[in-house]
Amino acid sequence: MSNADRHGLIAKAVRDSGGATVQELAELTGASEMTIRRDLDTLAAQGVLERVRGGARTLLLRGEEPPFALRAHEAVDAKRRIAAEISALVADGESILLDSGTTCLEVARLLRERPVTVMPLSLQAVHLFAETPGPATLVVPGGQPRAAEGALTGPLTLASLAALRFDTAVIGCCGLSAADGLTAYDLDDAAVKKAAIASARRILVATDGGKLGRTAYAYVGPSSLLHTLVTDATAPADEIAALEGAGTLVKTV
Amino acid sequence: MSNADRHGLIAKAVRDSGGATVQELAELTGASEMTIRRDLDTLAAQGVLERVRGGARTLLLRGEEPPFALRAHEAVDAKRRIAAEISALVADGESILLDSGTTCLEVARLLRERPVTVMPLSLQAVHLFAETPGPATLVVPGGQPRAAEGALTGPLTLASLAALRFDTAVIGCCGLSAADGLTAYDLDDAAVKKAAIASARRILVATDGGKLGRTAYAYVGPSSLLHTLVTDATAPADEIAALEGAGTLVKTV
DNA sequence: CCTTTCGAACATTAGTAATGTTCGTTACGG
DNA sequence: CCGTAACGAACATTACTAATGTTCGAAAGG
Repeated sequence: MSNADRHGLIAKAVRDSGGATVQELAELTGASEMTIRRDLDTLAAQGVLERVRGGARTLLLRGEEPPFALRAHEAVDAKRRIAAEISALVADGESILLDSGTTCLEVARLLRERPVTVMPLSLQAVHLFAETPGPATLVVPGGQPRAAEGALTGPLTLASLAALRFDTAVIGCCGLSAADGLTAYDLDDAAVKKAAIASARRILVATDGGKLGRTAYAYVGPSSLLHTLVTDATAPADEIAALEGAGTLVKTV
Repeated sequence: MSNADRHGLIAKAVRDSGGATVQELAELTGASEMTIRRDLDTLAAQGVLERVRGGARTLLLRGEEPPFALRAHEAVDAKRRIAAEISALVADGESILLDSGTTCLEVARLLRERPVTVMPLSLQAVHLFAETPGPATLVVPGGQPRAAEGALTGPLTLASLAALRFDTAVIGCCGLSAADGLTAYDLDDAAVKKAAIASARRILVATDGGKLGRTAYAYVGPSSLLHTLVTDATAPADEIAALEGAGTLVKTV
């Protein structure tokens, strides 16, 4: 069992039952108590759970966004396929604005090998491009990194977006429905997404099916702004139909 | 012998004699020819040297800036001491603009542990802050990363600088003398440094003694703009005296 | 056309990270 | 104030990964 697998198990167990003791988790995972303690420290540092004497407790009593460290390992296959489709929709030479989020990070991995100009809105993606120099040209937006993901937000980000125009924006989302439009968990994020959409000629949305029909609390804009949505087979059919009715081209991979 | 040591040896041998064969380098380092070939590929990718059949050739026939990958391992001790002194000159709570360069990267390492707001002008430093969350607040400037170091340049960087004001700017340099002022190897870099100096109330310069009295080709500004210079004992005494005469406080560590 | 160099593929080694164990210290409950 | 359980530092051990060396067929140069 890999390190990440065990972390996932622990996080799930703690979230499902609201809390767990070190002993229980050691039994569940087959690891020693010491290892569990170290894992709990790591997860607590990532904001996944709260450490208490004898075990750990969930932090997610409110309907919050799950921590990035966890989301990154969920539905990786679907994200890869979605990212591949997005990459296929992009032509060589385009200038591309890349939103934050785990799905967009997969898109970044693919775009590294393409002769395109990319401005990523998360530090994680910036690192990706900076570490492995490829044919792609990197432009870094200003801003203040938010949370573990390094999503860039704030006036500097908005100013960077206002100063540039892109052929294509690849947007991720926390919630999307025909009725409530595109929504995000965070007000600052929503402002950035709004500006991103305004700075690009063509808007692609990349999101797994679980986000469709859901509504987060910060409103970004109506679904009619979105030209193409790439999602996976878990997306509810009625929601897809509604979005297509509103003028968005939907691709399921 | 560590990997980096061997790379240093190879780079030095190639630079000193203008070129070397794989056999010579294998003999010099005690490693196998295959390892040398792999090293040469790596160094060529970093722009340290040029690969030719049978060996490698130096690229530095003109008076260019040595590659970042090499500079990072030179005079590390002096850079650490200079960085420590710079850190001591900074008070908790300040907002700090941090230039690109290897010396400033050492300053970044120390500032991570301090409750300050930092905007680094290189991606390497941005990574440093993003990876290890500490008490420091990170602000990312926009821009296009230049070369291996990730020095941010261009209109987005200048716009980010124009939008903000800092308590202190920590500037690195390629050349500094009382007669020719502060100079850089690259025009874009020089423009960024100029804007950085204009955006801060107090200007600290961190540079090893080897840069004093030297002049690179892109002019940034006169030495009178600089409030404090921190350098090491290898700095020529006459140059220090001249800079002090022009109004700069010089600290030797 | 021959020689030398190159680099892919695998074997081997060195180095590093993860895990487990022990044991003294610390925090909570009575 | 004491006892018990939990904690975490320090070390031993294991597992993994990266680095290096070897071999050999292919490719480049003269």
